[in-house]
Amino acid sequence: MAKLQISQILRGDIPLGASVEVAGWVRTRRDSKAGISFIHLHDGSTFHPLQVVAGQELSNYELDIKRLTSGCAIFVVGTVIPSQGAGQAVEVSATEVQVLGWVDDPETYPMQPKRHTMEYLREFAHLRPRTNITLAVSHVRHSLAFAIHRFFHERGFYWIHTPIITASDCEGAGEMFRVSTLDIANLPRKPDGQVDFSKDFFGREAHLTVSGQLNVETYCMALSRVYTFGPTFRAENSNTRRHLAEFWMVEPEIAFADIYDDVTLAEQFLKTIFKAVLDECGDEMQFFADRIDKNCISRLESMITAEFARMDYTEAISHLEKANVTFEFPVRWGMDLQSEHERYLSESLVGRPVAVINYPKDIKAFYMRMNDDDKTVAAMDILAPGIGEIIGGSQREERLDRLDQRIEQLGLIKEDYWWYRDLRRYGTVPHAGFGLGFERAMMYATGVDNIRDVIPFPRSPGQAAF
RNA sequence: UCCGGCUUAGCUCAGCAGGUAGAGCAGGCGGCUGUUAACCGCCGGGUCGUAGGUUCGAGUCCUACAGCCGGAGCCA
Repeated sequence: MAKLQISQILRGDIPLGASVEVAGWVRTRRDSKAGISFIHLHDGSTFHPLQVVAGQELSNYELDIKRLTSGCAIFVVGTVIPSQGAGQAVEVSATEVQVLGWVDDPETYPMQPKRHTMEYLREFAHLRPRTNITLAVSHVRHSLAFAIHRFFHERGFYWIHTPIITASDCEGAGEMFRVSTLDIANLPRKPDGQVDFSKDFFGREAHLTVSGQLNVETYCMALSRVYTFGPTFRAENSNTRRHLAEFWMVEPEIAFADIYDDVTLAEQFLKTIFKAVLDECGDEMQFFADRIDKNCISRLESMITAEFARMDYTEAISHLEKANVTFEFPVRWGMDLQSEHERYLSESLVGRPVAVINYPKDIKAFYMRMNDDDKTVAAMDILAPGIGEIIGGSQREERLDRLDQRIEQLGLIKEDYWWYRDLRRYGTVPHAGFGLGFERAMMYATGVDNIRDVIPFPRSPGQAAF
């Protein structure tokens, strides 16, 4: 392992005159006829390159250094010196350059030192980490994920590893991927012709999870403050810049809490994690501001400082009805808010993030707590300027009779939920939680407008390469 | 899944009144320079997404298909 990261040298951690060893991949090489070559080297620790100055006195100057092209891997021994040129404070004067790996056909090396389209880079998911944009995304992704864990850890939450494979058919949040070891060319059949899943690996139908919420609620009813953070799968045939078949989701669940506690938690959560990104990824965020979305920094700053507004759904509808704006989708009580409505509320009406609370029961899930009016449930969405819904959550129905009512009303099968119902039979308490799509948060933070570019290996309909 | 757009050299694109392709970057060679996605010159490189059709002739018009992109729906 190389002793130093390039970020340490550029940050000024290493005194001038110190001898160093660095290793990385060549981005560009420029030659001076005076017999000096300038190599811009990256090792992924920062997207600023280290300038390595290699002169003709090196024994392999003509043989190796003059043949370096973009993408070659090298190991360098040298001295940290002040740079004579503009563009960097320090550079490394090489006393030894070893070529670890050549690029075997420089003309067709896909990652050229120039601007590529995001679509092109997606075709080279194995090489795009070598680009500035993907490097910056990787740094922010790490920082954001770490900040999420830190936020919960510091507040006494426990990270619960809910299962990826689920045999419960009660998740009901859209199409699921089947998990099976049956021979699909020769399926076992029951007498009535149905596939006999008792012969399958788990002895019953199994799928990839669409949410860890129901599982994490069980741990909430023992550890009080818990969360999940892991991959989630949806087999929906939705081909948009906002959807993936495999994505990561964060789902905290808090006991002895109501919908207002939930909103408060969500507000603190968003502010804390985005502040961490600004604090830890200044260079990366500046890069996004320069190249991708000039508003990304100010958007996060206002998210961090503004106090979130709170508003009942019913109140939101009346604001929308009074709005001097023509909406594509007409406004009426009982409808789900469309993206245009969400943006009006947060951008035009209140000008900051707003939590909309207490939605009509008919547009929300069975597990959300029924309000006293019998028409709305204690659900909440956090709407943010520039994106719309970023978080959705609810207080959960903790009363068994009301939960059963909802299961029945929605035509669900009570027995399927036996263990979920048990939580209401044995020491039930008010509790609440919310969900955040991790990649949606990444898009919000970076301004990268296609979700496939904020995850290393995107999976979407027809796309599972790499 | 529905609607719209795009698909020309390794990459980014131009070609548009249909007559058999061009630039920049990348690559090679040479020149110049403590250079900064350097600069200057020369060179190699394309059966114009696929399959049909119209036409004397199609990258350029028509049809189908595929892939990608955007929007909608669904949602995170």
